[in-house]
Amino acid sequence: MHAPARLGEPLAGETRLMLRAAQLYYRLNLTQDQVGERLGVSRFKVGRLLDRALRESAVRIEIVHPAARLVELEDALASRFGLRGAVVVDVPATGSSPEDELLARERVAEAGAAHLASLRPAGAIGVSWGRTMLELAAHLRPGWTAATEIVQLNGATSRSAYPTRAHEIVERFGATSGAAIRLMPAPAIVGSPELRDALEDDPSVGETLAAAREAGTAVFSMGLMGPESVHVASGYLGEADLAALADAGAVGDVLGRFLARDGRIALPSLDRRTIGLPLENLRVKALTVGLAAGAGRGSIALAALRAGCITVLVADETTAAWVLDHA
Amino acid sequence: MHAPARLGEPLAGETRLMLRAAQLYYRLNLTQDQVGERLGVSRFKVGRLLDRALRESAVRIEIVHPAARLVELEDALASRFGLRGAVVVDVPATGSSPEDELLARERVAEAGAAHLASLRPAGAIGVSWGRTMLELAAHLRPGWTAATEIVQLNGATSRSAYPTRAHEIVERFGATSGAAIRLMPAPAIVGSPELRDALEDDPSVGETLAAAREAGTAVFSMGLMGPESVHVASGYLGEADLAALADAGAVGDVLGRFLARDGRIALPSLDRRTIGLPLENLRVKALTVGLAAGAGRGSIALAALRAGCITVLVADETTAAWVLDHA
DNA sequence: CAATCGGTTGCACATTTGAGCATCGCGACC
DNA sequence: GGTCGCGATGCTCAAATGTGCAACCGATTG
Repeated sequence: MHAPARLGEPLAGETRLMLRAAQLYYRLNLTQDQVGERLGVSRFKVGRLLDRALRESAVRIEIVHPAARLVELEDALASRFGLRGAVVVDVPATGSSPEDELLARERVAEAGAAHLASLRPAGAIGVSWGRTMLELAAHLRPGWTAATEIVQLNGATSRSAYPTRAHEIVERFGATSGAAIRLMPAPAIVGSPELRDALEDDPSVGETLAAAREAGTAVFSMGLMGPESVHVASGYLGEADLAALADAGAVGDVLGRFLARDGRIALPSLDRRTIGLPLENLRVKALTVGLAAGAGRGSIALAALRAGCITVLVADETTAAWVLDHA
Repeated sequence: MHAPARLGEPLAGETRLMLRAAQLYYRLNLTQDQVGERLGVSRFKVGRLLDRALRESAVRIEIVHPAARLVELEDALASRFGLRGAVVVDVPATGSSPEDELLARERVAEAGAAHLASLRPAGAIGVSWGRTMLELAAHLRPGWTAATEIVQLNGATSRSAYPTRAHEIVERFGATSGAAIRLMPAPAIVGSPELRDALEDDPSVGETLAAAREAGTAVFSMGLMGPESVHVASGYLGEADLAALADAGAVGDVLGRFLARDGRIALPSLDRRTIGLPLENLRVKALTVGLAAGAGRGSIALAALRAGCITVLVADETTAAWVLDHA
């Protein structure tokens, strides 16, 4: 890197020439030939002058579009975590009020739906559930892809007054793509490993689980750990579980499986009571689209990335920036 | 001009693509082909995307070199006044203290000498005198050009204690270029038109004047109007003349001829007492290099430009900017 | 004074880019 | 339902640009 000429020094003729060339070339859009003619030098020299100007950063080329930062974050995420892609959406206000959360979820879901459609996944597609997934499903446009089957990836039958509406999600995926659907008729988390195993062995759940394993594509959202989690609202997690998870350093869940900061299962004992596709099976899929929307989702997004669960991340700007900051 | 996407709007896929393309192309210096490959579009599309980015000014190309402004001023001057060239030099401090004046003069003279040398004028070269010209002469390097003759353009024999050192200037021009020299043995301004005519008719002055008319090149500095003018110091101008000039709106002189703001001779009666090349003869020369150095020189520079006396202007940044501002 | 070396120049050639044009797809409008 | 028109796409071909190379220039040195 060459030092810029100090002010006050007689300006080397070469530098003058270089700046002149840069002006004529970049401002007036002359060709190097024309510049050369005007400046009385060969076009080769003009080319070299322009080269030098670029190398010494006498001319700066910057991308000033307001959305450029998003694209930058996308590229950074993709290369940092070896992703197949990343979509970072701009969310106007990113506070943590319920309205802001809602907005972030909507925008991320919308972008997720659009990006998913642009990938045109074929074959079987596994889906999770949750508020973001519901929103995403709502944004799917008829004919967005031609999948053969939509498979629910994890247990979802609610046992509380709060409905998971998981079937709506699967149905909308199926209806818009013309695919058959396959639900997982079981709770997300049950009381004992034995019951989990029994349910998973039952054909009703087992066949869905097998189909989930076979699916080449998975779409899921990431959940927060805490009292406002969907799993708490849906009645899968009690006070005691929550406390144990907190002790174990859990930051959130992917397909009902809670992860610690480093991406490992936070509480294996709880994991053995969780019904759905294990993360090992998620990791090997060709395409796994993970959505993280709203404040505080950075840690679970990072954990999921570290766990290797994600090939395409869809997140809001704040989350994306947080992840890159803490990676 | 396309409006940039408002933040908060879902980012049109095209725009994303455009920014991606811009990043890959401008930041990573990929070819349009490579960008197309990575983005899964044809190179034609990439070209159009980049076009759009440029047109919507999503990418900005700016010349950031500290001296860029000087070059800009040069181009603006040249095109505004139809000059053959302009040299604007950067002067660190541009106040109006004697030291700053001195510095400005030095820098402008140095730049003038360098530029003059780069033009390699041939044949006869006419020169004026003054502090700036003396400085310029001092900066001429042996062999800077191969002129045949150096001619003094206007009267210069001092009648006061303050020497004009005009002969030093001519001698240095001659010595460094190997040319013969021809002085103008007369005062710059005399008491009456009759004496002026008599002197100009005398071969000693007349032959020099004829040579001055024939010279293809002229180099001169511009002088200020006021009590600190060289003409006052040298004793050519008295109180009364000064007052009359001020009344007539004179702003400074070129070759001892005082001009009004609009470029016309300010005081014809004084002009008829002035010995040296008339401005009509200056205007038709192929190359006339005019130097304006120091605070307050803007107005005379502008007047001289308006008078059509100058084909190459050499000035400090402040003066150049002032001229363009007031043109 | 020859030799040589680093740096600069112009050139032939390959690559990259831009411009004009035919085509295609899609929606609007008869 | 036809067809008209507009915008987007990809193509060919020419222009513009970058690259490696040989020649050259000037300075330094043996």
